[in-house]
Amino acid sequence: MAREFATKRMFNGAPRPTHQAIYGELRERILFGDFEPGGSVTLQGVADELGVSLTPVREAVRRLIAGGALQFHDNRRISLPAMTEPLLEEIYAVRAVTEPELARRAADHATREDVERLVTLDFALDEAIAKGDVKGYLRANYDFHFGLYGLSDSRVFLPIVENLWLQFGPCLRVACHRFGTSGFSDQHKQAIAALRSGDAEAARHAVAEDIEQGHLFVLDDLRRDGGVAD
Amino acid sequence: MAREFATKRMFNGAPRPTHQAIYGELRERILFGDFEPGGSVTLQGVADELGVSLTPVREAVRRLIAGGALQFHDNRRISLPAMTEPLLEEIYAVRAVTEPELARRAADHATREDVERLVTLDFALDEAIAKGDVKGYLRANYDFHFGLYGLSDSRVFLPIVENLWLQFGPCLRVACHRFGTSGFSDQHKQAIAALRSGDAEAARHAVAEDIEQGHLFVLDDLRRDGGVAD
DNA sequence: TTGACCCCATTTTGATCAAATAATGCAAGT
DNA sequence: ACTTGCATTATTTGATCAAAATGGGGTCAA
Repeated sequence: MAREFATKRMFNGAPRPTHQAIYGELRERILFGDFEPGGSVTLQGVADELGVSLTPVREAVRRLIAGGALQFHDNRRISLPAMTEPLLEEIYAVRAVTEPELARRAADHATREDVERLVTLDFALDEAIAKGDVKGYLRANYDFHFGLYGLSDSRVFLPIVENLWLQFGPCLRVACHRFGTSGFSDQHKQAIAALRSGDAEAARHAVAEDIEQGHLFVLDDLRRDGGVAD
Repeated sequence: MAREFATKRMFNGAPRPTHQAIYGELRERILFGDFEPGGSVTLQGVADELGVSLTPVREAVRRLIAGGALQFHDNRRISLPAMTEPLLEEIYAVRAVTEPELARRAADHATREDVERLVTLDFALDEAIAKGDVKGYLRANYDFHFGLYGLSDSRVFLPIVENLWLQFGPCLRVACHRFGTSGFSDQHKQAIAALRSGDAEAARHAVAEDIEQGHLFVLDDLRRDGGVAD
């Protein structure tokens, strides 16, 4: 894995600085990988594993800390924050007033091709659930939501929500792995229908319902098993 | 100024890493200093001016970019984002659903001493207005709002709102300098009264009114003079 | 005058190194 | 057995350096 990354950091084909590539890689691992909530992250550990020097790692990690995806302790030690119930509640409180709004704005811009792309993404999601592919489900769910939100032409709401997903992502991930993909339900079909009919308010409502369902799922898991994980 | 900063970066009295000090310094300049919206920022320019090396500057600037306070272009060049009307509208849209909520949560935690501290801060604000001290007004207004929000015990809302203030701060700053401090009105007294009586809903409403007034002031200024500044 | 091209200064980027700081383990004393 | 103190190790932090990339300026030709 480190070697594959080492090729990517070359400036040849990919005109993207290493620190951005590292940022993306760490994002991936937080959302879909195997970083455990509460686990510690060391700069040189990341640098060694990815085969790069400390400098770009620092910039990437600092960015993740700024977004709340990682936690910077007084000890100057870095960790993936552990989830607590009040923290999860607050994250949901922000999601509840931002993500539906993103959906509403997306509905105002969505073209027919945009909607078709979302249908494809939602189909991939259903397939992942059917196959019991947890990681595939997580990724498809992420892609659907941000495929939708990305239509909103937002410079302020969107990065905030992206960081929120980085904050509760690990928690959702462990909950899903513990629970499996059976019994997952979402409001994606309703959101798509709303976009088709150009009903922004319906799109807003669908996303509001969707994220509330997801929140309650994670909250349940946290209440059931939160004390044990420590 | 660079020398004063150089002393601060020593680990002797201030156990704070240089990159954090630089972050704080750049924050100050964005909110209350003389960075002009749309102006470009260079890493080594900052490093030279502050008398430090590039490494900690990079980390501080990366953090500000992550928060939307600075803008990272495809050219790998960094600038203070220029304000546009749709951007300002979106920033206000997020503020409108986050800051009143912070006030509501603050009201649930505020002690009598907390309220007295806010009264002191608001008095300093009135004094700055009376003296026509624009920078003093900006700082006092910031201190009052975040003195209030800081009572909310928030880990998610608060950093988001801090970053929002960094985004519209330069715009508010130039508007205030163009307009002077006369005629400023706010809802701080109402917010304080709400906190005194423990009326969280009234506190929420007071802050909602306050930031709407502020938003309209900046929006007016942007519409009047936005085209000229380019 | 205009546009293409090349050279140089500025800037960013990533690696490396030394110093500072925090964590860990081990031995000694109570 | 338990704690205290010291030494070792691991990690972060900041400075420095070389390479890559960008931007600007100037020259030259059409």
